[in-house]
Amino acid sequence: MPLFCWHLILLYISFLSSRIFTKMGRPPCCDKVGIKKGPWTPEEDIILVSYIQQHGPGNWRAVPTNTGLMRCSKSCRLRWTNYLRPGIKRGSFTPHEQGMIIHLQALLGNKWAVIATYLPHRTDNDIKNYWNTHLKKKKLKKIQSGLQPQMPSHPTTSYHHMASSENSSVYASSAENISRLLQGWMRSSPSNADFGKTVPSHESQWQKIEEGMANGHDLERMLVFEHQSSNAAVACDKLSCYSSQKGSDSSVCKIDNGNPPLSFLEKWLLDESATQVEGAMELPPIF
DNA sequence: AATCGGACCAACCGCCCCCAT
DNA sequence: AATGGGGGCGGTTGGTCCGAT
Repeated sequence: MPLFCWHLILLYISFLSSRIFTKMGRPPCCDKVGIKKGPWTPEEDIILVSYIQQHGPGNWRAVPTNTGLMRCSKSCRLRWTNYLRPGIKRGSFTPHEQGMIIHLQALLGNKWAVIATYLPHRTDNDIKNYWNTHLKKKKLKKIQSGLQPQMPSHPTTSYHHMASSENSSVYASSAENISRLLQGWMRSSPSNADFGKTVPSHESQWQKIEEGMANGHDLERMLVFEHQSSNAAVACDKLSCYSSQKGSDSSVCKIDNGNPPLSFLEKWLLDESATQVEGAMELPPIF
């Protein structure tokens, strides 16, 4: 068979495969051939962490090629954001965190990424897993037992016995050890240096919020943006500011590395009347 | 001791959004 | 303005652990 016939056949095959891909939707983010799947090894973690130490997170597409990791770029990003990233709190959820998840889920639905922004040391995956395994069942049980799916009168007390019975030992893993290695990097990194910096005045914050909302941005989106910019403190302050301008509690969101900067949220999330929080806060509708 | 079933959670999959071109 | 690609997100899966039988 002449060589050009083979070329024609190959061209036709590539044409067909492109048609198939078009029908099936977008091709996968990376070539499946030779891509390793499954649990990450400590060696892979070290390679990924040391690469990110040098280059910073981002441009995930380049990570596998530059590191030689036989992993999909998405897998690298996921491993970093959910596991290796410094500052991730692991182990059992505190009653306060449980209360926040319950209330925020009721308010926002399954917007785990948004909910995670209010729990700065927890990942969306962790929160999602926790909801699916612990909290969802309770909700279903309540519904099935014919009771109104209302919040406990006070989450702090309601979940006390459950939390105390849980093992509160701190999660210790190779990943955490790797994360500890990054402490030095955290301190020197400009993006992380924002964590704990002085927060602008309420007046200027309010001005920014007003400007943003005038430009068609809703408060939630702005807050999420702040959180995603590694600046949970500023976002929290904005929410606090927003609330105080709206006439509710004017408590200041204190920035303290030792304690979560959530004094205002704690108050309204754990407040007994938090079920009416939507009206009280006049939060914009979330779609 | 073996088996089974539920709980837990890390990781994958596929869709969607946003931004660069 | 249209389009393609990268990254983010939510849903789901599959492996492991552990207690009950």
